[in-house]
Amino acid sequence: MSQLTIEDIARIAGVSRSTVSRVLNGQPNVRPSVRDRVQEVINSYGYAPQAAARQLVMRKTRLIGLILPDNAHHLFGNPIFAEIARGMSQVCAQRGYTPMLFIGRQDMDEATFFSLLRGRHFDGVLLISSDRQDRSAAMLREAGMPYVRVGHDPEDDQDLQYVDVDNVAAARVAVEHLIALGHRRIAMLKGLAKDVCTHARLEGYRQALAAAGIPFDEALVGDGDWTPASGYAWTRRFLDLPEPPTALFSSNDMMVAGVVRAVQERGLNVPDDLAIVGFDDLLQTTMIFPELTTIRQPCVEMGMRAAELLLDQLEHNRRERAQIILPTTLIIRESCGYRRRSAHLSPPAESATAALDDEQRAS
Amino acid sequence: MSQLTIEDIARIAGVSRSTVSRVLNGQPNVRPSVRDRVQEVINSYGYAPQAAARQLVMRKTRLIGLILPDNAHHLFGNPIFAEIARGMSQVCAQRGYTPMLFIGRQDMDEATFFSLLRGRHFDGVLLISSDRQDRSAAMLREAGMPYVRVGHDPEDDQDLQYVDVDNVAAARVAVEHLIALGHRRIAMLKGLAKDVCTHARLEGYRQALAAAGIPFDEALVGDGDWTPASGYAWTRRFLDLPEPPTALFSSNDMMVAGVVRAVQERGLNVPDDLAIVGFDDLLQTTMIFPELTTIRQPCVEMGMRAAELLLDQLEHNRRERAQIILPTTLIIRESCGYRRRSAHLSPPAESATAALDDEQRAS
DNA sequence: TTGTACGCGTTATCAG
DNA sequence: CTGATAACGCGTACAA
Repeated sequence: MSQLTIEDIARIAGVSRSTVSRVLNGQPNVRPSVRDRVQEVINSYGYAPQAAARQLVMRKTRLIGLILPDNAHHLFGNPIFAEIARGMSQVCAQRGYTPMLFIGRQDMDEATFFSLLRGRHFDGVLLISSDRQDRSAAMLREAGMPYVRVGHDPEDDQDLQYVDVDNVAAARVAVEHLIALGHRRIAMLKGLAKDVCTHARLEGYRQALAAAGIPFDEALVGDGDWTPASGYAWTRRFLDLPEPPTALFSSNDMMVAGVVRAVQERGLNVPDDLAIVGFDDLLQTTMIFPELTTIRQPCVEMGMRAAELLLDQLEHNRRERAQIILPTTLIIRESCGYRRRSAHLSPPAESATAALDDEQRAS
Repeated sequence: MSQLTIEDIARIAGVSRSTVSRVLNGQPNVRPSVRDRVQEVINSYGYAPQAAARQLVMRKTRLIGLILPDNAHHLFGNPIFAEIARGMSQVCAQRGYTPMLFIGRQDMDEATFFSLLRGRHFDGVLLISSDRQDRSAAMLREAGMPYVRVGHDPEDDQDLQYVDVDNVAAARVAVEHLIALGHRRIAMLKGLAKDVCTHARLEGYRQALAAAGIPFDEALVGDGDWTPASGYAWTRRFLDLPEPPTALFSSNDMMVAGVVRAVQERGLNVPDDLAIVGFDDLLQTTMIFPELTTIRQPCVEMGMRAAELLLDQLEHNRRERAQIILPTTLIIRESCGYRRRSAHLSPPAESATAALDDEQRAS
């Protein structure tokens, strides 16, 4: 029952296997009555063509690989990633592809990974990575596997097609918001140095300060690692400074949990003693008290755009450069001390593209 | 270059393709000098056998599918799931299998999903689901696909092999802890009704109350949905009660974020005005102030055990019942008002199995 | 130790 | 509209 082949179905239905194949693939040139009979047999036996055999002759799997950096298992626990994946999945399904998240990267050596790629399990790959050290992109290229990346490294521009946000501009807007509220002593929590966006967000912070004529103070920059624990540790240090900050910009929301804890532990409060802007807009942070002002990334859309790019590449052989930068949004809540409506952040002119214009119409 | 077949490699190396195949699969009976020469050609051309062709003849993919309930996209954002997956991945990799997380379930109709299963993409499936309505397990059985489940439904005992924790006992221990601290008005936050563990945890709560002679009070049970928002809403109601609770047991940690917020908003504090025990031991909750007392599940290990069960089933054709219950741990921190060492929770006698004994030795 | 020939289950081509 | 037949790339008895 489980070993049925197309041949068996053909015999049972009293036709040739060519006809069954035609029914299976919705091809024309099958008499309706025959089609129905064959379909009935297929259904009643729960037959489905064996993928491997089909792939062998079709030279296509209609499977899309989703890949994360090898050291990024924590990403699974990151809602941002889940959102991006959701966007990808939606587009893939709509166009008849099946996305598969490749999950064993960190338990596998490079050679094995490379073989997996060359084994043509996937027609193409969606790579989610802002990790500078990650070799995934290089291996994908080496393996001749079509891919589109979410995230990119401006200093290593080998990815032909990617989707990202303008982290510099996003961070700048966040810090400008604090400056507009009158803050001058503004601390910044960085992420891990290996991640490209860490440097971009720091740059945005510097730009905002510079534009306002506020001197950059090394003592106000904390070397975070994306976790709440690092937010906690650095905030304690900041608060111990002779001239402590009155505001803080965190490179992600998760660290803010630690920041808030450190502030409360001192008997201080947010936003009066420390105004905070985060980055990511995680669902959970809605519940931080007070609600967090933060930067929202268009995650679902990044995933959708990346998938569209990839599938276009696969189906129409588009291989031209396509580097899409999507706009972020500053979500203003309570952690900076007042409320107003959300403000859209437009990406800077130099990164504007045709694709981007589409984007703005859509949003 | 990308289209090289085993035949090409053979020609280049000046041998037959049988010999290349032998080298590829590490078989004996190849002269070392020949083996080296062939290997060199393979490496220099970056050749790897095409998975589909190999699968067709081997009748095995060495791919393991990881599947979540169709409505559980939010699980990606759940660190618990990430841990379970990590355990699975580790074991799979170690035994030469590649785990693939099937990610597009909610964008796919049942028929398509069924075809995917029958297409024999995977040798077996690891299903992570405590969802009562989820049809995955039934479809897996219908498709004749070997699977092992993490989580189970005691009222629908059709899963031959599963790994789970004793949610009743775990919840009971959590509530007993509160009772031991002198609390009599203990609120409980439930999860979604569709999840089996929701009912089990409620049952544990009832048992602990009953054992202490505390009457069950419907008004103290909140219908949560696992999110912080529901924790927030219910806690406000609890605090408005004529006789508000002095302690609260939450079915997961995520909801606690909302609970803490509601408490602080009233100018009250944890643990003096409300003692809290959570469930899951998420990394993030370490940063809740004060640190959360909670129940830890052995996630990585659940994943490992499930993977072992599945691979044994595939390789040794083991199809006997194997229902493994792993012990949980009460992690005592600050949210109940005092500190002491962690206490192990042994599973109840009726669920003890040989496998379980292994477990206890291991821990 | 190495090479030859066949089959795995499917789709595509071409003849009827 | 339908049915033979030839690939697809690889593993493996079996022959050399």
